[in-house]
Amino acid sequence: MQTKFETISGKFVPNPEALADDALELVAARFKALSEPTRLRLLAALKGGERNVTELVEFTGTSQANISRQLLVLTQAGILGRRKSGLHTFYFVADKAIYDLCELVCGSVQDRLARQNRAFGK
Amino acid sequence: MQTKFETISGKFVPNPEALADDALELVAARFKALSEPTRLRLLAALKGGERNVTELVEFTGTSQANISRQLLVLTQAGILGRRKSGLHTFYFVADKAIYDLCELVCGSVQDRLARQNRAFGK
DNA sequence: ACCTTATATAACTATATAGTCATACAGTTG
DNA sequence: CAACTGTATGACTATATAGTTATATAAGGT
Repeated sequence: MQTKFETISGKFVPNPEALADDALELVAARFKALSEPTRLRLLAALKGGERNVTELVEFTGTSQANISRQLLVLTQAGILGRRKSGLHTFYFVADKAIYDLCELVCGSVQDRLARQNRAFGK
Repeated sequence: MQTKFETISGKFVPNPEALADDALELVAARFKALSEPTRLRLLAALKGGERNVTELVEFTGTSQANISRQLLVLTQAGILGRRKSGLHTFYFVADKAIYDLCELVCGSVQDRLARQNRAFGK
């Protein structure tokens, strides 16, 4: 699959500089890591600082196995970091920009709901 | 699945106000819409203004059927809008905040690559 | 009316992954 | 070391969905 850009002539040609397919894949992967409610719940739980797995399990209400797997996903995506201490593993947010992202999306979602409500005369 | 928050006592309790599960679902859905390279390519193509389906097919290099489907996904997510004119359907970005999101993520991705390179002494 | 072009959609395949259960592994305590 | 606790992981199921092929629909041109 080849990304192309339009020239002045109006024809599409291979894009020489921006948005290499690799970059798109990375950006898509980052969004994908944020595309599950359970993982967003984990990020919400970690907003106040690091937590161990047991605390996160209690917070989210799903199984420990599942939480460990979702924490792995977020860690491999570079969003979380971890620190081991004895029996415990503490997870923390390594990429604070995540919260800016979430707030932007919250704004978009609210705008959209507002638009829909207006459209229904509410 | 129940979202809970910590109190001063240190115990998790049902969260009375923020981050209703519905909201999390909506935010997750928005991220999910952005989690595919093909859809990001479409957004890149639409940055300069509206385009019809044929142009977008040429730009992305995948099948027309697939493009129509991905455009539908983005439209239903509230990210794109559409306008029909004769034989053509023009798609355009309805939620400009999308580009802020993408730039934030690009920054995060670059930071992360930089960190990795440093870790490898590069 | 017929042909062509632009777009949408149905049916299908292949793949990815969230969640579960059971189990392994690693550190801690007695 | 034996028993326990906290975390990770393998195997599995169920579901979602990207992409394909073929076809339908709809608007224009002749």
